[in-house]
Amino acid sequence: MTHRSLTPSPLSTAPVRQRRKDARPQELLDAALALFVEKGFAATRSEEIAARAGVAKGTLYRYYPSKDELFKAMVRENLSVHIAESAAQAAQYEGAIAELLTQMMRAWWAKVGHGNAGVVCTLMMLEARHFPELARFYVDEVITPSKTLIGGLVERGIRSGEFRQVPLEATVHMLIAPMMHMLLHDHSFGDLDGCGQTMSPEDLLDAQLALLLHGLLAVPQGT
Amino acid sequence: MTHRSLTPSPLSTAPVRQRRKDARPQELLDAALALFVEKGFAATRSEEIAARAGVAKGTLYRYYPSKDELFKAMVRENLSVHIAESAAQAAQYEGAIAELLTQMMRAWWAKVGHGNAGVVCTLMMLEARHFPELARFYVDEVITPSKTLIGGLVERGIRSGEFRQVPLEATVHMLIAPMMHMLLHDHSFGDLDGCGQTMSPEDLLDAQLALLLHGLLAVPQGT
Amino acid sequence: MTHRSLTPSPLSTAPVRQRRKDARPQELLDAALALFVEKGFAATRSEEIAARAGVAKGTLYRYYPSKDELFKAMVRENLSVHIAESAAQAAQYEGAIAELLTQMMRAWWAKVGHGNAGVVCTLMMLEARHFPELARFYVDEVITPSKTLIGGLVERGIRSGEFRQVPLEATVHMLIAPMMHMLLHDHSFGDLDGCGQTMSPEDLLDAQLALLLHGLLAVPQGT
Amino acid sequence: MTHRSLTPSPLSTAPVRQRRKDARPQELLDAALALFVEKGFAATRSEEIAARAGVAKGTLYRYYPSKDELFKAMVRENLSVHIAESAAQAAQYEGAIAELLTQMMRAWWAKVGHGNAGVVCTLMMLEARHFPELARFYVDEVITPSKTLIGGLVERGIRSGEFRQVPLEATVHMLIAPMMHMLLHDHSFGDLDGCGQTMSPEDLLDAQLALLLHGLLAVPQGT
DNA sequence: GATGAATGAGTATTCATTCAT
DNA sequence: GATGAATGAATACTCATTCAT
Repeated sequence: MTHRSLTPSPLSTAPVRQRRKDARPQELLDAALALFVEKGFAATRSEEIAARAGVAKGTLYRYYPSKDELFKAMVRENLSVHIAESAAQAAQYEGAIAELLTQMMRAWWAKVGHGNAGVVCTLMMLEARHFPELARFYVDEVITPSKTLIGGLVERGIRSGEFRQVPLEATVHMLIAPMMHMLLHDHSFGDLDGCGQTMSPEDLLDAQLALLLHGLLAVPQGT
Repeated sequence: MTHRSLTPSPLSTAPVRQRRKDARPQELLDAALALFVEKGFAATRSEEIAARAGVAKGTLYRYYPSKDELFKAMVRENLSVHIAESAAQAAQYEGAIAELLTQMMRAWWAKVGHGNAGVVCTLMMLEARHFPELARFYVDEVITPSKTLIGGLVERGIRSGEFRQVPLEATVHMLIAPMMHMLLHDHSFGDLDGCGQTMSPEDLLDAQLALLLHGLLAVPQGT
Repeated sequence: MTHRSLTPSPLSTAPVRQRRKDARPQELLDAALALFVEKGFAATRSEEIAARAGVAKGTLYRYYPSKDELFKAMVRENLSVHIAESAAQAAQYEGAIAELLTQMMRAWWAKVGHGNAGVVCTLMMLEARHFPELARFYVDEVITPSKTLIGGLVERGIRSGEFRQVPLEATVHMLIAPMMHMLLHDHSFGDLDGCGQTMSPEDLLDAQLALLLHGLLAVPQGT
Repeated sequence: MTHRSLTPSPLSTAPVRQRRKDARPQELLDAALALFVEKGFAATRSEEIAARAGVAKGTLYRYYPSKDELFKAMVRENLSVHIAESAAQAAQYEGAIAELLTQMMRAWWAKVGHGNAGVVCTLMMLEARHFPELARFYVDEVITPSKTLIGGLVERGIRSGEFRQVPLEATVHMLIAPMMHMLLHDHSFGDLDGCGQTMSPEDLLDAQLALLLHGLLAVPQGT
């Protein structure tokens, strides 16, 4: 195990076809995500997905046995990353809870709001009723852990005297809803004129959080 | 039960058939709304809508030229009521802004959260990308007026010194997002176990609002 | 029940569309039978069936929910007649068993060999493995009753001393097999040159039966 | 288990791969036969055949250019053996025709009824219309020779005075039909309960033959 | 007007066949 | 030669929409 120089570098030796084959699932998933976001699940034809991934109709079915399964795979794939990172975040942060929450929200938005995870959350909300099984998974793996994580932080803040004696559930909702709403609003109406916020999402989020924290803190800071 | 009078029931002046005919559009719209909520637009077959409204497939097309138009009509119909009432509310309320906002939110939820308007808002978010024209209408007639209305109230509160010098846009978002999020979340995951809030929507809303107002008020009340 | 003159003659009053609608199932069944015989079940496209019945693809599915169900319906439809008549035959015949058997076979061939029932029997043999459920039905409703009927007659012949003490099962087989074989052989190879019998099916059947009866009779007649 | 010799197993002189390669065609043909019998030609996927033969999908096409050709090859292969042996049998048997026929039938059933040839005959009947060219071959190489052979024997029996003056064609039919019918019937309905004969096929065949011969013999033996 | 039979464009999915590796 | 990834023609089935009754 000391050296593996006998194994040729996979980058150079793998035949083109093999390399493409390995990349296929991700390419299909990406194509699917883009089109599901663009047109919705029902209105996206499986052939379109294949075409966007640069393959023929039949090829898609070599990797995913149905459009439904493709959707599920896409959600799982794009969510699993998010889930793992979320779990990591819970442990690694330290310091004042207000600061912690602000940083977490900013970090989440930076990663999720821009990347795939955000769109996947949006899609999940949109299509949850068609995929109850997947919705269950999403609730168990994403929603509940997130609430637990945030709820735990709020509780810590209350116990440490940093926060007022606020109702937990409502507070958690108030921390989550603004971001989710921005995501959904942007998905549904973002393309229309006159809907864009004058502030950037990041600034808006900061301001919203500041507002809420002002209501949370036992000793409000600043004005 | 001995004999059936040949004359129509004394309750009606118009013949039964006429009465039903006049009610048709609304019955179709109601049926459509229920099914669109239940299964989504794409997954709802027009025959189902007709059946639920108690008419034949062809009859639906006498009233609405296509499934798309039916959807649009349904949204407009259910929204127009809401819009008119919302506008009225803006003028009729008086007193402290914090109180006013609380009452408005409660009233909105009582009317919208439970009734048709709420699910129509949900449907609008879900299907907005399929109906850009309708989305435009919704933005112009519902979202923008609502923001203007709430924004105006917040501004009034700031000017009167009741509220701190808070950023307007972010505050409006914070007032709207929790309710919308509750609506969407309930639609998408409400049927799953372990997703229900422990608090009633009304209490949750109250708590959320209290939290936010605490952050808004120049001189916080209570704790 | 004495007279029904108040009911208008259905022939004259039913609208054309209605009349056609009533005839559709049979038209589709006939078209299906012809094509299944011609090309086999798997090789027959449902659109072809519809076309031959003079309707569009979708119309077929108004009457039969799938190609499989269409096949089943076709078998049942064409067999039920046969079954009923077979049952009737069992009771109505009288006289010497040898004579009776001869007449029954001739009658069966006249009706079945030429008409739909014969081809349906052939199709049943060909496709039985794809339709186990239907095969079960066929065995229970056609094969077993036929064997019971014929077996009963042979038994009667033995008891009355008309026939020798022959083994029942083998004798029944010998009475059935020639006809079935002719049917199948004709279906599979009838279109090829050099396969046609020099005798007519009727004469061939007569000769075969005579041969067998000669072996059955305790006191053979003629040479 | 301590070490694996680098040299090939002493049992083989040719390398394992070579041995397998030479056996491929037969393995593919066997796999095809089994699956065609099991599920029919149309319902059998070429990949299944390859898998059952232990090779990859593409490999099948190195040996047979299409599924159709594979079917034809399979039939020809399994029939050619039968044809040669049948011809041989005709010449080698001697003695009383009745005895000869009995022995031939028994031999045919022993070889054909159990082995591949029998199911191939069944498949031929099932798929004849899809493979007219093959049907032609089958008629010319199997059916006609068989009829000629049997017909010749019957004729011999008549000329020698062993048999009555029976009609040739009908008699040949009566000798062939029972066996063919047993084959077909077993293929189509054999898996269903209540369809199995109480007698073994061999006994049934014997009894049928005895019955027929009793009708054929100028001087019946036994009862 | 109301009906529901008829239509046929549209789509997911399968599978024989090819061919780069 | 062997492989199995890729292909795309073929096909069962759906459902919005029409229109004769």
